[in-house]
Amino acid sequence: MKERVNSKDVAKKAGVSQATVSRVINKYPHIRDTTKEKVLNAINELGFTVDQVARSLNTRKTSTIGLLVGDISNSFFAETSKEIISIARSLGYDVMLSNTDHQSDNLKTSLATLIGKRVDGIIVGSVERFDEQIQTLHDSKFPVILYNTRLASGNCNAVVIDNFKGARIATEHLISLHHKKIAYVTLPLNYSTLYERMEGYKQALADSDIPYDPASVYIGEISTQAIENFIDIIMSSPEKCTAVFAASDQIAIKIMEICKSKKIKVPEDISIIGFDNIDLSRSPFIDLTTISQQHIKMSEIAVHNLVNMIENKDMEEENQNASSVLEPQLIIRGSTKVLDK
Amino acid sequence: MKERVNSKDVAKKAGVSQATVSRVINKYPHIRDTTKEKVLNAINELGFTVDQVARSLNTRKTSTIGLLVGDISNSFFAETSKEIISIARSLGYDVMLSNTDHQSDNLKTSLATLIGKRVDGIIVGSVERFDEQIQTLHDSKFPVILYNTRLASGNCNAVVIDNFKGARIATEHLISLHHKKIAYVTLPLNYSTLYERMEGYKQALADSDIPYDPASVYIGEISTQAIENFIDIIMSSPEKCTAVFAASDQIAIKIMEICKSKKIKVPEDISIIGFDNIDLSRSPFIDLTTISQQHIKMSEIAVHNLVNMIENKDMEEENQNASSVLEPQLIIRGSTKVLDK
DNA sequence: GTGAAAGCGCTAACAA
DNA sequence: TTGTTAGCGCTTTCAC
Repeated sequence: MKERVNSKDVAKKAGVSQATVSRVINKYPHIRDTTKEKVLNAINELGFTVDQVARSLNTRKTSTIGLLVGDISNSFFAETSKEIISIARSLGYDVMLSNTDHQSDNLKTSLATLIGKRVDGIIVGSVERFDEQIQTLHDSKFPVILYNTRLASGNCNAVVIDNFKGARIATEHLISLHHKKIAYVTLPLNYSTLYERMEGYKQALADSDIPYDPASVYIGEISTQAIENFIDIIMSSPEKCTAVFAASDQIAIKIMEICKSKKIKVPEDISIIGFDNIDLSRSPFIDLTTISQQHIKMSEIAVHNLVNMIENKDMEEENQNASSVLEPQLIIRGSTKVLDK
Repeated sequence: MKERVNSKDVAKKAGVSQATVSRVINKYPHIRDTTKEKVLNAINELGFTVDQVARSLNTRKTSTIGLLVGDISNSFFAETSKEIISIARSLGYDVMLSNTDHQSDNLKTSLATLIGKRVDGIIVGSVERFDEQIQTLHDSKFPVILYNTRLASGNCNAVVIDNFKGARIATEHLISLHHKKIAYVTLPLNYSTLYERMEGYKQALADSDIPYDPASVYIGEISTQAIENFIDIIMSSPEKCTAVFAASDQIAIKIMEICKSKKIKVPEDISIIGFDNIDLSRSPFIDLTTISQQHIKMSEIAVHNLVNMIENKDMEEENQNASSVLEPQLIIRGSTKVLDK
């Protein structure tokens, strides 16, 4: 095992004090050029690199942020994580990533280890509406920022799009195509995102005097079996549905797959609209009409705001306004069409 | 700013020494039950959690591993990262994730910061064949393990599938369907993975006495424009290609999209086979015949081997054999068919 | 079974 | 401009 070289070794080699080495490393302004050079040479010759662990211990700064996502293999999180990691890096932070699998327990343990490791702040991409852990964390003035979801209480900085409005726009798009019986498929409403989208769907129906029909709504886990059953029902009822609004692109694509297996043509037999605008929905094989989350921008803002909170911890004022609401945008593609009379 | 509570505070509260607190935390066997209880109570009352930074400083262990991938938004890396993070967590390690964007420079800086942060080991999912940095790292006895790619020198532990064999199997599958003119599309051969697949393709042709035709091979960046041109050429030459082998599912899907836009039917007009078996290729909209990388198993082995290297650093023997080669597997789906006479 | 003291590698006053 | 000294919060001998 080769011994690590530390700043003491460098100091000895360069014939200066350890403090001076530290000053050179940290680019202190007032150092004699010859001294600086001596130190730099010693650093090179010995192949010294600073031990960030030791540094962190007394600066109480790790230059690391924690990122908690529901499922990194889900396109939405994969795409946003990539952006978050890249921006964080450009601002001098590394990212510790945890996958919660949408389990509150995992959130809890992840949060605990991240905090134990003294990350400077945490970005969370998926929390249930009534989660208390995040609330507590935020109350303790620890830098946290949510993206994608937010808390029902609103007591934590969050970067989201207006999901209510997005869902309204999606539903209105279908209505504008003369659809009246519009099904809605969503995962359970534990997340603000899904909760608000559901509300938006209802609102749009109400605005057009279309009665809300619970039989046209599926709220639950998205298994092939369950969705198949649901499709069978809405397609066979006397007044059958002519369009489906899915709470996410992932769900929409699942529905399209099932339609394909049942020889139901999209959009001829049924129009489908999703939500998120993940990369895949743009594919000519999917070509899904959807609502853009502006997820790249969302990631960007989340990191910038978090770093701002970290670096200006004193200015309380600043921190309060780290929330943003982005505008949803309708992306019309080939999975929706005018209802034939 | 609330003050952090440390083990000294706990010691005072419990009326014991700091050393005893440490012993309790670390589950030392010989502590009087009453003492242990006092300490545990104090810990609870004060809400103490150990500062891993301080602990790391003298145990020289961070319980963190670095993960370097080419592009986390690419399904292959998203899926493997998820698995790696999950297994690492189960073994007591957190993961610091970096995205290299397939740039050697980014690899370099990521490596440097990870090492500066004193991660216990590093898993690398994408390195060029002749990369020297990884080589150097490995030579210095730092725990590194590659997955997916390996070094041309073979001087670093790696978990890969037999890419040569996989490509041979893929090509032979097409040949067994009576295809003779088989195009090959790949990114530049900087990665062992791609290099070996190319060799496998050539070998399979040679084994069946099919001449290797450079005009049927595209090696370069995968832009829509470039692939369109290439498809035009191979489909219009006197002896036109009837099948394409793509070096990755991502490329295969890109080709399928272009075929769709050109009204070229898959598999009727042309058979397409990919490589990797990413989740998407299973989709009924894609239904791509491909070679399975067993990427979940690959991730699993990579983490286990790395942790093994970390935790048994002394036993040199052990470390040498941390490489594994997995068997590729042909997954036949709907994108390939027998060539009509 | 428990405490005192030293030290991990760095930074940050305070002197000089 | 530079050196000395004292920690950061923990673990770890070495005593007792």
